[in-house]
Amino acid sequence: MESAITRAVVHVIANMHHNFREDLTIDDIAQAAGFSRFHLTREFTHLIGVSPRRFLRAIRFEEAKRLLSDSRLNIAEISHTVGYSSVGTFSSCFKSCTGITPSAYRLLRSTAPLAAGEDPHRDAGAPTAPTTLHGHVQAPAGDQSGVVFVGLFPAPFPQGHPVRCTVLPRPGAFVLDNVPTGKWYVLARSVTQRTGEGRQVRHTPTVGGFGPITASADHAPEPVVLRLYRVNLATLRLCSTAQQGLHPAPAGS
DNA sequence: GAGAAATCGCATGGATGTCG
DNA sequence: CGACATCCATGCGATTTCTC
Repeated sequence: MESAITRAVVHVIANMHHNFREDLTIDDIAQAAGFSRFHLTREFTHLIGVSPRRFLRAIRFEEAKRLLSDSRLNIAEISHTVGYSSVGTFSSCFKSCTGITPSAYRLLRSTAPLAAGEDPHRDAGAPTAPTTLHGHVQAPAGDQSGVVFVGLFPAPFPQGHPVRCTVLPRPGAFVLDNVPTGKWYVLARSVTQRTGEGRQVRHTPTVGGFGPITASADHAPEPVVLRLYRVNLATLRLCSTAQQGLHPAPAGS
């Protein structure tokens, strides 16, 4: 049984996805949800792991990254498209969020499309711990989950490309090789399978997460267990960006 | 030299702790 | 669950730097 505040948070997330291009304020969002901004901010941060403002910013940057990769719009047009009225703000925030400037990001994507496992955030000279992460994905009871995407992210939500990822034909054991040094979150999502005739097999999508885990050259992370749970469509939008980054790749790439 | 993009300083609004 | 106080992250816009 979902609480009122949980439903409100789900509503807020859906609202953010629909209106991120507009000048949304926490007061507007809270008022729409029927709670004070104080209470909504507290509960949102508790449930999601990041504040509403940071979450909204992440949505905007996901759209910005898509436009930088797929469109010919200049930086100013993209900054306005995703809700920033100042190119300067957009540029500086993009750099603080991703580690590179918007133009550098576009150049990177145009000259060498990212393969799964490549991380534009990582300093090319930074040491990479030869660490392997082992884990197991568990489907909820009675669920016939199909293909499962498993990704390693720097945040508790799937922002940007995964640092490492793999694809499983069904819930079960997985291995992520060459895990870089740092603190990471393991996020998973199952997707629908197709029948032989190309028709969708209908079942409830599931997601799961674990973390943070710490990886270093002298500290291999413990094996993790990801329990998938069923989500409604509004919550699922949280994970929509994961699939953009989780290109099918050999396990452990 | 012109246009595009990045940087910087300041003002504003959001995040957080505490109390009712 | 709401209100208040305080700190600080974010956004704006002017300025500077870069590229052609």
